[in-house]
Amino acid sequence: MRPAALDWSVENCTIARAMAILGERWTLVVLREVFNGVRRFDDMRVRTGIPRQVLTNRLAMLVEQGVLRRVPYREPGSRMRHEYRLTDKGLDLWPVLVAVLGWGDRYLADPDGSPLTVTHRDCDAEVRVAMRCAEGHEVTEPRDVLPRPGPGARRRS
Amino acid sequence: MRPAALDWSVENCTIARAMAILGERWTLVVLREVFNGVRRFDDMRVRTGIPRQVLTNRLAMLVEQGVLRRVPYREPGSRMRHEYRLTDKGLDLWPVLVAVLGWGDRYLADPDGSPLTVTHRDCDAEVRVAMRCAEGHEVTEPRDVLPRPGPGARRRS
DNA sequence: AGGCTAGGTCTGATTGACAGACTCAGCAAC
DNA sequence: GTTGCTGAGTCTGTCAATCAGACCTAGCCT
Repeated sequence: MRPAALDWSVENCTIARAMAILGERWTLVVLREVFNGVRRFDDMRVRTGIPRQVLTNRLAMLVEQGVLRRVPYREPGSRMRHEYRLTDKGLDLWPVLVAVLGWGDRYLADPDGSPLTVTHRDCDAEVRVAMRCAEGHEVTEPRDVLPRPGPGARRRS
Repeated sequence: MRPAALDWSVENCTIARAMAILGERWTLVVLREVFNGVRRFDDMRVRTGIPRQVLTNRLAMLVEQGVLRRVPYREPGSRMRHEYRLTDKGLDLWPVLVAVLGWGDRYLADPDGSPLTVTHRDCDAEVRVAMRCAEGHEVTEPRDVLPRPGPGARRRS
């Protein structure tokens, strides 16, 4: 009855590491904005209501983590400024964002539905995440997924 | 050049709502434990190093949100206790967890690999998330995904 | 010179995380 | 029946993060 997981260390858990970045209160909200094409400090601040200080910190952290990069730009008649764009590491967060969106839409949306959808560039149809195993089977039942120690697992001391 | 997203309100954004639950620093780590079969307070605490108070709060919040439920149990020779199990709403977080795990494994793992994998119950092969559109196309390139206002979108005042 | 704007800093109050000690109920061993 | 153990907490004090609101600053425009 004792769960097998108890024998394994979590010190190098990649979920914990990912959540140290993504789990900060506003991080995914900032990323949602960037994925939406909102790349400038004040646009984000006005839309999200994030306090300036916090937004400054989040953006700096995301740049430091290599999820965003600061890109200089200049609009005619304005001085040089910076905007924030996704790096490849950042773009690879699409599945995370779509997964969170899917769950939120299912359980937390208003009756009139979600304010945001994501679509496929080619055919304009809605995009969702699916779970699939390496053998190509579609995994639709959450209970068909089993966790197990991976290659980097360490026994607990 | 002005992003279209600026015209739309975010007040009912389901990502923000989901992150209000999942975005607390330890929430996904707690859920990782439960998905791993670790269901008891002290087991979680010892494995994760979460402060007691915080773990108490997280568990209570997750129960209140309907992600976990408290189930009484009794081991022979012990008094009645409670353990925490996933509800259906909780089980539907598998794709979120797998997505975060996939990203973490790719960018944050130690050289020897991830300490945790997830497998398909039927064939034992590794499970990953994929993005797929309603037309059945596999979406492999992050740049092929486009956000757009959904049915519940509201114009900004 | 004065004003506007984007993108910040600075300051002080409130909230949350954290560590460590304490509590409490029930079972067990003496 | 007292003592001790164990799982699941609560209490307390410290320290860091969040938040709201005011202030600052570089460059452009009039």
